[in-house]
Amino acid sequence: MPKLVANDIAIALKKRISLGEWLENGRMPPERDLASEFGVARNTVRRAVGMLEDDGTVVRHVGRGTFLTAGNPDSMAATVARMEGTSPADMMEIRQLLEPAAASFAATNASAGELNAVREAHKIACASQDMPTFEHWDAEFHHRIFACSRNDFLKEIHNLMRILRNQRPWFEMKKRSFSEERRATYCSEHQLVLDALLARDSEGASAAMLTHLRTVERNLLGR
Amino acid sequence: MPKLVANDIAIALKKRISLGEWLENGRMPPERDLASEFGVARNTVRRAVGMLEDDGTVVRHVGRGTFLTAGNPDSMAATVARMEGTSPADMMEIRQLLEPAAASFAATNASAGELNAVREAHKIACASQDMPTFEHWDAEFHHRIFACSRNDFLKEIHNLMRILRNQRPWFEMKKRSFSEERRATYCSEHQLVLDALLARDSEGASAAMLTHLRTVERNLLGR
DNA sequence: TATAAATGGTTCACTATTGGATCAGGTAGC
DNA sequence: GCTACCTGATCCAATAGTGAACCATTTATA
Repeated sequence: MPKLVANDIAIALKKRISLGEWLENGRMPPERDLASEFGVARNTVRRAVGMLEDDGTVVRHVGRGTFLTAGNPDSMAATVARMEGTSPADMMEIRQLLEPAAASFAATNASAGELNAVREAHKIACASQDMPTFEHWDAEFHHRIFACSRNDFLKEIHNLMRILRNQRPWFEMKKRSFSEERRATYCSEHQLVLDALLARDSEGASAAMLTHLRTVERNLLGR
Repeated sequence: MPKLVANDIAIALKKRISLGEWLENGRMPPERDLASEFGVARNTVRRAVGMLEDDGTVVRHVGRGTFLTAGNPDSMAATVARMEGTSPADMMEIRQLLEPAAASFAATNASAGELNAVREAHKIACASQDMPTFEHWDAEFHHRIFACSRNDFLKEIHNLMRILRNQRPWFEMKKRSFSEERRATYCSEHQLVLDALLARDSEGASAAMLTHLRTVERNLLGR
């Protein structure tokens, strides 16, 4: 068993909170109890709980205790926590709404340098030989398109999606669905997107992106 | 068995990272552990990890450890923090992408009870006399439409937008833009959305919502 | 009401862990 | 032999965890 450090304890606590523990009165056990339960010093628990406090999962009161805020469905922290549990199918549906739009914006707004960055990512992805490298530059290709959409909010939503896609359920899925043939398909579809972007054809970029995402969805979800 | 050199170890590590290892807390084992696991000297591991660091797969901190840059649990919070700074114009642009889709989904998927809840919110909003009450039920109307879209990710994105819209710059803006005339406009536009939902007309719902959002954008941003 | 217990907040000295850096050797391939 | 690489070892610097004590506030109890 790996040694527990503050960060691990913070993660363990978050998990237990998200599983509904301590929900009946919204109160966490005293730090001293948690310390003995995890078998670490109270200082360590304090740092872990401090992390939860920092991201708004919890509030502390001297003499009273530590209380969950996650019970409040309107908190940022609770919203993000719930997002981590959304299904790949739901996310793919939203990607198909947002990414074609991002491609369309990019076709209109991108600078020549930004488009060049997109082309670079595409080139490296196509040339890559192993799955991790391809994964990375594939993601980078999509990211750079969002980056030239000139809409900060859209960029951040994509960031959220990217983070979620790097977590558990997605990983298994991507691993299963990867094959040399699919990689080639993705490359040619990316090429069509890129061509439309370079031609400043926003409708074409949008359509090409949608086609690509439908392929991805089919591969990932097996439909 | 060929002898392991730093490059081999870098490749092995990358592979294990790409397969999702160490993803739960984003932390790699200490170099000394990796060295004994691979059966090589720590210097060799150091060079391998150095390669991962060079291509950005990993960051190292003296005394703390080596951490994956993807799946970094902090970046979620950072992303949300950046979102708080996005401009109303950018968010309105994205609302015009997502809300018509949500309305369309709702027209298809909502249960009779859910549609009733939407109607209730609409009715109270129309009947309300003061700005805070109207604001609340107006938001609730939109929220309940998302609630019957049957896409959890979409719902949570809307939640994020709602939280952001209740913060500073938006509040001032909404206060400035409020007028009795506009309230009446919103009510009649909501009515059109509601009618389409009740008629299970997904295209109509989408179009009515888009029209409404364009009105809101004009009023808020003064265009 | 007065007192005690519970609980989070703070600090301190000490130890353990971990990445950073360097050096003198050994080994394999050209 | 030359070169490139790995080995084994040592020391350094930064960070984290330990255990303990004491404080401030709140809550329960006599």
